[in-house]
Amino acid sequence: MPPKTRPGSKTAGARPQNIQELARIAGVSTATVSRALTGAGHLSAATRERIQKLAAELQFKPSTTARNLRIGRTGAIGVVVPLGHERTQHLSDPFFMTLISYVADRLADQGYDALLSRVVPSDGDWLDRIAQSGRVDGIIVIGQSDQARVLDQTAKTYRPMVVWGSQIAGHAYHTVGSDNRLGGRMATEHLIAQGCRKLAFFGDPNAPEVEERLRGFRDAIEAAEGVAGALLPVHFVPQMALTTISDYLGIADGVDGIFAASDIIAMMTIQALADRGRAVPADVKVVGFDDLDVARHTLPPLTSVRQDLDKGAKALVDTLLALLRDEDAPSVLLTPTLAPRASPGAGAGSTPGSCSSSAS
Amino acid sequence: MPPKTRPGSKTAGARPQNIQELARIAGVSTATVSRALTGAGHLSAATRERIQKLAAELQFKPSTTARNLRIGRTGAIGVVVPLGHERTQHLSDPFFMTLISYVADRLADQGYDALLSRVVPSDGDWLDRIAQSGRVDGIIVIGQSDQARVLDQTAKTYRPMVVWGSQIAGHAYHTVGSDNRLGGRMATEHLIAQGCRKLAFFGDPNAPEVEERLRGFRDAIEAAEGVAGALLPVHFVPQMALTTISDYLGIADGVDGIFAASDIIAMMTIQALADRGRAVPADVKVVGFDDLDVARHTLPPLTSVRQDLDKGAKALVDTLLALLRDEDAPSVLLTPTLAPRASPGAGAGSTPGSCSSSAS
DNA sequence: ACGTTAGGGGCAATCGATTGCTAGGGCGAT
DNA sequence: ATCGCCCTAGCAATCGATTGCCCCTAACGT
Repeated sequence: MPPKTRPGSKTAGARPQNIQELARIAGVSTATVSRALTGAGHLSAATRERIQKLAAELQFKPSTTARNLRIGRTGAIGVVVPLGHERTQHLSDPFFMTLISYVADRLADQGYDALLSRVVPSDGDWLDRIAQSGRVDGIIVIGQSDQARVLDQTAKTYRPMVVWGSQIAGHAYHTVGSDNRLGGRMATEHLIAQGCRKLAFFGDPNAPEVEERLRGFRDAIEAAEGVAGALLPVHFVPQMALTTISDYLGIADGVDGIFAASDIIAMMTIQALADRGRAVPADVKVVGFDDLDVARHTLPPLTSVRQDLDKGAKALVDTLLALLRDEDAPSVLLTPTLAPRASPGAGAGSTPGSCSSSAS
Repeated sequence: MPPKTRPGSKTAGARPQNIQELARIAGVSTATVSRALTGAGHLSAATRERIQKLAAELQFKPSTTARNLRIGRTGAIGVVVPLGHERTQHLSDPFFMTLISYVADRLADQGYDALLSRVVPSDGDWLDRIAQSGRVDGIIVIGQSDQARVLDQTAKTYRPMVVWGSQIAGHAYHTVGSDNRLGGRMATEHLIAQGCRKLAFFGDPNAPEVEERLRGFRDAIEAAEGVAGALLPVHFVPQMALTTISDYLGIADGVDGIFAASDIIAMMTIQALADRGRAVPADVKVVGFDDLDVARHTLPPLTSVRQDLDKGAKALVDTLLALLRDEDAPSVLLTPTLAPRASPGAGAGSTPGSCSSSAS
């Protein structure tokens, strides 16, 4: 039995199911139709246009599957999230999930499917396995976690791969990410501009991104006069972080400005401060990083360093496509912006425009 | 020029690229290999086993693309998130995103790709367009939002579709979702068991799921003695919700137990209570719904009704596959559980086991 | 007016797996 | 011992689009 054809072809002749029917209707060969629709090969402009218009009218869409088979690609891109490090076990990080949804949109625009997978890295070749599976044409890795070495290893033999995150010196793979150092500097300068003099950085510098943010933090402090800064290594697991933060605040009561390496850490900082009866932003000012949706619902609303995820997703996909075409593509560094709200003082009323206008 | 073959075939004969090479190595025809690997057709057990072992040794994976072409399927499932209703504009809801990642995993297990798309419903046939695009074999809709009518419309002509959410009487499409009524009842009974007598429900009953939770809330109140309950319609947009909640708490100061229709609402409730100097759980007890990761990081940690998302994802995919096989599949109702933590009083120390053991 | 050339467009092979039909071999039944 | 049946496995067509190669026609040059 031949495979069943798509159902619902009432009017014979309308809605061509394949390139052949369209060719018959147009009175040309399948080759001509193919060339007209793909844009490749030499074809008179008149014919090309006529066929394209016909295809549009009849709502004809050539089979992606057949095309992929002939072209020798799979049409799928692996979108991989390594859940190593100290991150929570599941894909709940709203930041990454938002990014993923944008990436999926961009891939769909380009005719690619997304093969989404969470990976809990157990051995060193989980990525190789995906690369060699033959199921994907390329890989987008969302976050390096603590797997930078594995990524680098795979990148040596597998080109079509792009990673979201900081570029690490000496590592060969292509990255797209925010300028974390600049973001860190912006956040810190904002705190200083609000009058803070004794600053603290909350975050785990083992993660490359956080390390960069810390560097920006130090940059800003060195550039300022009479400002001191301290580092509190905070784990990503919120449970542990809260304890660490609370303990720290008990000792370091001179701190008047805190730059948290993520919004989650910032939220917990605000909680811990409230717990100890210290007001935000009156006593202590807080700035976060990522500008998640949740950041707007703290009390007071959190000022945070925003990354443009839509742009980031576009860069990820564009870079990957370039690699697939065997072109060279530079790693991309996005410029973050500051989303000012009430947590560091400034304007007590948060800018309402920035709340509704764009991504989290 | 023929399409380039996959690179890296050093040893000629090792790593067969297609079924033909494997057939040559095995000394049989491609038909036999195909039958051996797919399990279909009559074949001696000896031959089948021999070929399967050989394929495993040589790490041979048949081309999904070619298979899809021949079979007449696309190999992709649309995973669609309608962002209508009052939900925030972007895919930041950690609950849905976690569910999606599980769904993607399950689909991958079955050899399907996910075609993830966020949809901001503008017209009434956005879903039809996806269904008729020819790019997907089936659709999984994550959340009904306010699009129940559109879903029902599409379901009339398009069978392979499963929706996460409550089953709505009279609507034809298949659903998988938690027993929201039971969950609402459990949450409310828990509050009552903790001694609450004047209860409030915070949530927007226009969403079908929330309506069910409200029903469970009322069930529990009717079953108890001397307990009063009130409804406060709260929008999903957190900004507005906070105001609504805060205002309400200013008036209804007799309330000693609150069941929030989502964890986000619960978080804001806790904030608003803290704002007004009322202690949780001493003065007012709070229970949420969803058991998101964030729920654990409130102060005090939030008790919440948990839905098993891994099981839910499995049910979604299994149901869809059944529909694709033209089998009938019942809608699935999952039983929620209560994740007890400190917010309603009970054990002050939250059960640490429940924090690390399973999904958010 | 005839030869030449450029280029539009068709023929047919091809991508890799699936499957209806059929040839052939082994074994039991008469 | 011979016939016939059943099971195994191969042949070849097929899914739908792409593309190298070549034919044919129209336009241009002399």
